[in-house]
Amino acid sequence: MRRDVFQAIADPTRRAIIALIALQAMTPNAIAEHFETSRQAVSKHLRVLTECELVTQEQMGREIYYRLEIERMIEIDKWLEQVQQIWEGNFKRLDALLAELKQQDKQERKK
Amino acid sequence: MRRDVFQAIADPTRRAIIALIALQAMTPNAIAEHFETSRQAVSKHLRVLTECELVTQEQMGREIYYRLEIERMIEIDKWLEQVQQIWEGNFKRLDALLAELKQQDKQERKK
DNA sequence: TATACTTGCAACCGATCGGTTTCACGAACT
DNA sequence: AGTTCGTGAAACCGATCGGTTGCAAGTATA
Repeated sequence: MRRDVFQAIADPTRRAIIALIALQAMTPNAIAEHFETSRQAVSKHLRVLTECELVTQEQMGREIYYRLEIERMIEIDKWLEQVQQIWEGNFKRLDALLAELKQQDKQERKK
Repeated sequence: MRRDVFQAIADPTRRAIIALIALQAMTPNAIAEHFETSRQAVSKHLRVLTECELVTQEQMGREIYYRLEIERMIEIDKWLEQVQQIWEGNFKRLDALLAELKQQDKQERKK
């Protein structure tokens, strides 16, 4: 199942996990110590984050370190910029409209 | 009920609605025409977006225009930047560590 | 080899989500 | 005034979510 990055960051615990492992790669147990939920719950969150490739695993003996793949987050940034561009384009068209109206007003006064 | 902006953009239809009204304020009916779902479903999405103040309503006769409040999206951007800063700080600490190791190596060679 | 540690996975549970259907209210048209 | 149009709200439904509990597998340690 292909996961969505936006869905991944929708959960506050997951966002906290992301911020946590942004500092340094960590094991599920170490991560779980920072929260009130069980280790298994954290494991499920990590599974979601792995499925949308926001994190990668690295086995070290019997421990598994989870590392943040920050490049995947540019997808969010890209969408934000896209919306903002549309929004700004909107303003440009508004400016154009206002200019047009002003022009019409000018021609109106000529009559 | 206080809504979460991250939760609001988690749904793909909601993201599409946001992109749509970024272009220009629209009525629920006009928005619904762009999707395969019912008008009521769109209305529920608009309710969610309104609850987290991502959009505002403006009554015009019997129509209601929904306008995007793009300022609310900076919260997402702020979080992204925060994570990225932590991540970069991580690299700085790595650089510091490498520098320290190099220093140790230098002193090692002096002996 | 036996035991402890670290982890993932499956099953289950209540809550929430996204959707449809139905209805109610207010504004505009005839 | 009666009808149509535009909309929100409530009730319901199947699916998914986030969480817990219990278990199995692999690795280290004695």
